[in-house]
Amino acid sequence: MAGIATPKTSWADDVDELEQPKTQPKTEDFIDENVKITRKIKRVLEKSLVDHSVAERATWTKFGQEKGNKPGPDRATTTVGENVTLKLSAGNKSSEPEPSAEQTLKSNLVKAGAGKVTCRLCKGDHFTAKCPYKDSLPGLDGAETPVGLDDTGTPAEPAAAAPSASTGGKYVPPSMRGGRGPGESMSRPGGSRDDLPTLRVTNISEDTQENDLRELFGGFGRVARVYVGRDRETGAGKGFAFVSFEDKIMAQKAMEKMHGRGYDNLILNVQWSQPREQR
DNA sequence: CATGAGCGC
Repeated sequence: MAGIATPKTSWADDVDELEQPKTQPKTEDFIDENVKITRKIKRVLEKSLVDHSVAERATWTKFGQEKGNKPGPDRATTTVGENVTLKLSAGNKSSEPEPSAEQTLKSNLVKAGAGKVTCRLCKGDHFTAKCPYKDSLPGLDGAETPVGLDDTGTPAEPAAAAPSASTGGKYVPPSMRGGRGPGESMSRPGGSRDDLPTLRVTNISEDTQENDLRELFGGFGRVARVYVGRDRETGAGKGFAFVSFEDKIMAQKAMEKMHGRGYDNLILNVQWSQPREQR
């Protein structure tokens, strides 16, 4: 802006030329008046910014029916509006100046995390569902209904929960269990997304897409999910991907067949992926 | 070489 050479003429000059008769000043009074006003505008513009010129208008002498009255708006005849500023906010909700008492109460419970995640079991820095003590602790603060009552408070058959605890030690997701149970063809309602048998595929070219991997691994079994690790900014692949199968057996076959295979002049490396939380 | 993202009020 500052680099632009100041033009010799401004638009106000053009106005001046347009409004001002090429001949000598006409006799008509209103034209004369227009010229005066134009020159006054020009002076104001040359002297200050526009918003200042707006303030300048308040000092102008009035004309017409208001002629003779003192400068500035007359509240009796003029409505002075206030500036309306539009604020944009996410969710189309106006920013709340003060939280309600309930919100304050709730936020205090989670205050330790300061907006972060706080485990309801051990107050750790993780989700409750990921708490390492999730399986060893009975429930939330022990206040959780242990056995015999379900979450609705109605009695439940006690035999349901007891046998599963006898598996002992580490929890193994159904899809990762070796033996196929009677209910193997479990209708996946909503999809068991976390416990899918997942392969980590590394050494893929950076332009490999999800569909490429789906094609590549689709022949071994139903591919439940494909994720390609990408750079957050550029979107370019980072050379690794996750391929989740619905059946662990198929995943293992795919791993055995595809590991060491060439793809895009690179040698694929296919391993079991580690669950994200326990790394 | 390389291990995602979202759950949470």
